[in-house]
Amino acid sequence: MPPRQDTSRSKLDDAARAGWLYYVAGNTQDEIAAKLGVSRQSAQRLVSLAISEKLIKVRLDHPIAACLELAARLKDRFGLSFAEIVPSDPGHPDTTLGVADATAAQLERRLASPEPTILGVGTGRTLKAAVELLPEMDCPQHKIVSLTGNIAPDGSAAFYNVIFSLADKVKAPSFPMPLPVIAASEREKTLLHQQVGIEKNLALAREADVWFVGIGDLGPNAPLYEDGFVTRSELKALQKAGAVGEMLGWVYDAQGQLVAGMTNERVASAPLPSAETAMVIAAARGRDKVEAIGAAMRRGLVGGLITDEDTAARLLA
Amino acid sequence: MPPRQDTSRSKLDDAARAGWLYYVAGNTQDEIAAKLGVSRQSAQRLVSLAISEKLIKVRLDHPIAACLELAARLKDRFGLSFAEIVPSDPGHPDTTLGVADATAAQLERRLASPEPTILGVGTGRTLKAAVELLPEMDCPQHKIVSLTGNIAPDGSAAFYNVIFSLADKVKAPSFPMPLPVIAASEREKTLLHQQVGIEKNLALAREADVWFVGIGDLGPNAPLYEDGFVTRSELKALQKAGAVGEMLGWVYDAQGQLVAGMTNERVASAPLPSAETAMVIAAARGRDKVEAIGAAMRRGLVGGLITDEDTAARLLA
DNA sequence: TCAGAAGATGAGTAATTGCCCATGCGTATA
DNA sequence: TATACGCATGGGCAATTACTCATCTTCTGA
Repeated sequence: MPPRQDTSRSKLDDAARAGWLYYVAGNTQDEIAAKLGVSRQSAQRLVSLAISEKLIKVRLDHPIAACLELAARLKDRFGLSFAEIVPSDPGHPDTTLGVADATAAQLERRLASPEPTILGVGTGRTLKAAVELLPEMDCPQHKIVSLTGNIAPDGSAAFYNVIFSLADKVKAPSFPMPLPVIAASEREKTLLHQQVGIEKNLALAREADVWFVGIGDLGPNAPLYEDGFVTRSELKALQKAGAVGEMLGWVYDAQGQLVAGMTNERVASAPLPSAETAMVIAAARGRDKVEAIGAAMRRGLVGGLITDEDTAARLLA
Repeated sequence: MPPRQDTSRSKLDDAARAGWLYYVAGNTQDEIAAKLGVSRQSAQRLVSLAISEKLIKVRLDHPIAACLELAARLKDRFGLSFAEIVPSDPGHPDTTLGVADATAAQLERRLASPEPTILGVGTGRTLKAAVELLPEMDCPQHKIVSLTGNIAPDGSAAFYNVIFSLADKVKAPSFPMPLPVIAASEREKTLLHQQVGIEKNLALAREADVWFVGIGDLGPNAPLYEDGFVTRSELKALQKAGAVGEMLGWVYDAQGQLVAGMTNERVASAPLPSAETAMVIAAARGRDKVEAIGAAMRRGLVGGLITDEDTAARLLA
């Protein structure tokens, strides 16, 4: 009898052979068993040994491979239950390119389900672009609830509001929040929230199965400032207080902690849920947003992310 | 509505995704179906599409003892500087199985080098299959030169020509030989070779660092005959003159000596180099080719061989 | 606009694979 | 020497996968 080392060596050899015959030559395990002169079960064990010993290496030769890999790493690193990475197109002017498409695909998938779903939606350029990409659908079984107010500071309808076009497109009952995104005062916000219609809406938001939201940065071109929801001086003050990002208007710092006082006292959006309560899916990309996205994920403010390759790589760096 | 190209593109993307989830992430097809939002059957189709489209590449990373030993003995016996033996799969119909994979791996290795290389390539089923297995690469530093003409006897492009697809896949400058594989007469061949472009090409072939070629036998199913490069009567005459094999169209006898006169006078391929000049790597397997491979090795026409276990054993017998 | 072709889809089913368990062989230990 | 332990083996079965077929959709060309 050959000594142990030879046994295990020739065993690995056989495993390699079996793995080759299986994966490269496309034999069935029965055929391999016959060719190697062992039982079918042993052949199966050899094949799985070849895999567990990493003798067989599989690679995917397609641009998507990198994206899937990044998604897996993001899920692992930040404890996400969902991550979708789309290929980057460096230098492309469209800030929602790809991400909007992927978001639309996710929305569509959930809406296509016959199971009644309560869908919370935020606002922003990415969501708006995603909704535009949605096909017409017929989803009376779902409910779509707005997570933010829909009135801009000047009293007009907020431009990047999406609930109406979404509800219209998929023919689902919708529950908008007819109040300012950021109220004039904490007291005003409280009063507004006590209205019967709004209370019901907020309750619906709490019950929602999934939220789709955008994430904004608080750099010099912060969407919150660009769209006029906060003034220049408010933005400066928020930056000074350590704010790095914003979701539904809720401003948070590098640890994902809500910045106390200031605008957060007046934000009329639905309160952010704990990670367990609902599935919060954020869609955002771009170099400027890396810190904001990272902070939200570290704190567990989001359970799912849709972004692009480049942003994902920076998040992992 | 997205145009056809987008449809088929996103289909391949999905196939890649499915393949990745299946082979890399170890999902079942049911899980993939759920994640991709398609039926189980569709998921199965995507996975098999990923395979049939060669998106998924499997390689065996284990020196199988028996193959290694055969390789060592071949190198020793025939003075080769390189030999790679892949496991045999007796009775498998694919005549390039395994050998093509190994050839692709060798090609990839050399192309991956940043060092500028001149690569001479022949033709044939094995090389064609190998090129198909290559991943997309970006190798502007290398030059790929064809060692044979690329025009079939009927005037069409020779089917097993590989230089274009290879150059395309690895994005390297290529130097094809736009002339018949076997000219009508010695005089025509000489004239063709005197064309400026062809002369440069032949010079490049002489300078090449490595050649990758196939080997054909001259039995009743000789590739040279099957592909229409020689007539039935020419084949008979060659056989009568002792021809046993062929490389780039150059016909040789059991001692590896070129058969004088006949088709060899009209072959438009680059002249075979002496063993020292360039590294000639032949890829071939099969019982029919044993004598042809052996003759080429004995004469030193090849310095490297890629074949399978069974062929290697017969070569040593 | 419509018939036909090509292709996609899902159900059903056969084939293949993965896993658990009982068995047997060889070895170490008291 | 008897006993226990480790481990490989093959049977059996449930899970998974591959394939076939009928139906439906979409595109093409008259």
